[in-house]
Amino acid sequence: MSRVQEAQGGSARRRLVAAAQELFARQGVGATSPRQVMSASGVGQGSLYHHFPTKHDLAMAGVAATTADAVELARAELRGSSAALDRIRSYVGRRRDALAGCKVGRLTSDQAVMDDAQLRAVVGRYFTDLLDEVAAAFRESGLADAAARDRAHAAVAIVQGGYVLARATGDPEAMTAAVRGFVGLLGEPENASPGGPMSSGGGAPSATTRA
Amino acid sequence: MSRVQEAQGGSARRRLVAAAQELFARQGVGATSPRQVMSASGVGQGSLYHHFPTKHDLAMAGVAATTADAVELARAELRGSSAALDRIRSYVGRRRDALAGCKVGRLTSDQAVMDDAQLRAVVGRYFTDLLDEVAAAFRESGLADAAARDRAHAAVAIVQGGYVLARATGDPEAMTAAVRGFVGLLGEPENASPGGPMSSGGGAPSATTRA
DNA sequence: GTCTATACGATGATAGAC
DNA sequence: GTCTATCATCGTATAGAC
Repeated sequence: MSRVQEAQGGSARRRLVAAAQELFARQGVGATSPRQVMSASGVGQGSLYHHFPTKHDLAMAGVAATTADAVELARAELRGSSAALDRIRSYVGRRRDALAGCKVGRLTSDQAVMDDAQLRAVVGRYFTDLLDEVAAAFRESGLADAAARDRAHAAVAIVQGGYVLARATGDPEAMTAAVRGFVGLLGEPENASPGGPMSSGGGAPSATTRA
Repeated sequence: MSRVQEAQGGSARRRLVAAAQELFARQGVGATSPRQVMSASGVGQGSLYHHFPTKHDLAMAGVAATTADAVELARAELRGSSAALDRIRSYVGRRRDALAGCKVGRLTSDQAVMDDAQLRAVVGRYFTDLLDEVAAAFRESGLADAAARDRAHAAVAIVQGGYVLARATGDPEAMTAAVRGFVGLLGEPENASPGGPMSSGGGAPSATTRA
């Protein structure tokens, strides 16, 4: 690839990947055909197969780009300078497009992804990285390692399960309810900060604080 | 349909539905073709299209049967005579085939399901019914209505998210870790029973009780 | 690198005999 | 009710010219 083409943005390739990411997020990988990606991106069929000889190649590029974006975002939230528990609340309570589903978590029930060892590995890596980040924050908050890991799993599961509930019921509030239910439990012992943060996230009045 | 055929079990129809349920659980609805259902069930193509003129009809029958089974099982656990919190712990901690994913929850990211209003409604109904059951148990345990609903959302989200984590990481323990993390929080205030129940479920040593 | 043309199996059915 | 054709379309490419 020449320097000139690189400077032009390798625009065909980039547009293909961007289109793939969008379509994968909306329909999943298995339900998205190379043809759809091609016409959504505006490039021709010849270009598509020049850059990505097989659907697997296209899927890898799209999925890897999406997980890279997502992990970067999560790290930014979980590695702040505020109190560890606040960062966790901020991550869990972040505003999300609940009805769209998690771009990464969805892939977990996508046959085309799970049947492909490399794709599965990319998705798996995202979640192990994320769990490590959340567990580190819980340890920082004072929990022992095993407890921190369990609670990190719970926190990430709440988000993923919140997506499922929201999509199933057609109501984005299902996700925020799940998050409130969890965050309320986190803060319930005496060690919670009185005002209650959930800074950047959905700072909704917590129904669980008053049982 | 004659009484005799009914007595014989309408065997073609039943076998088709059973095969559809199995395939949907393993591959999802979108990734399952009528042809696959046909050959898995052993009936001929003529019979398939006689009983289920379209794929939508077949999908409705399979999905409705699966949600009916699942809601019945959940109700049995959540309406016992033991303490309400114990029933909830029992439901959440139930042994599940984590790597297989939730037969119902998975459908939430199945394009073929979400694009079909009737299928979506069946899946939605399952979750609203389930949330109602869990919320009732939380109310029974002494929570006010809003708090009970939030916590019910959290409990169901933990299970659904646990499936996602297990499948993503390829490790069934990811689900039990999420459950431990959540159940530990439920029992952490002074009102927990000392011995710790989680009767039928995974009564694993709770790492979160000792922070 | 990009284009047009072509190939071939699978999908979701329909037609009509038995 | 069940069976054996048959079909139009899509999905996933490959071939070869420009």
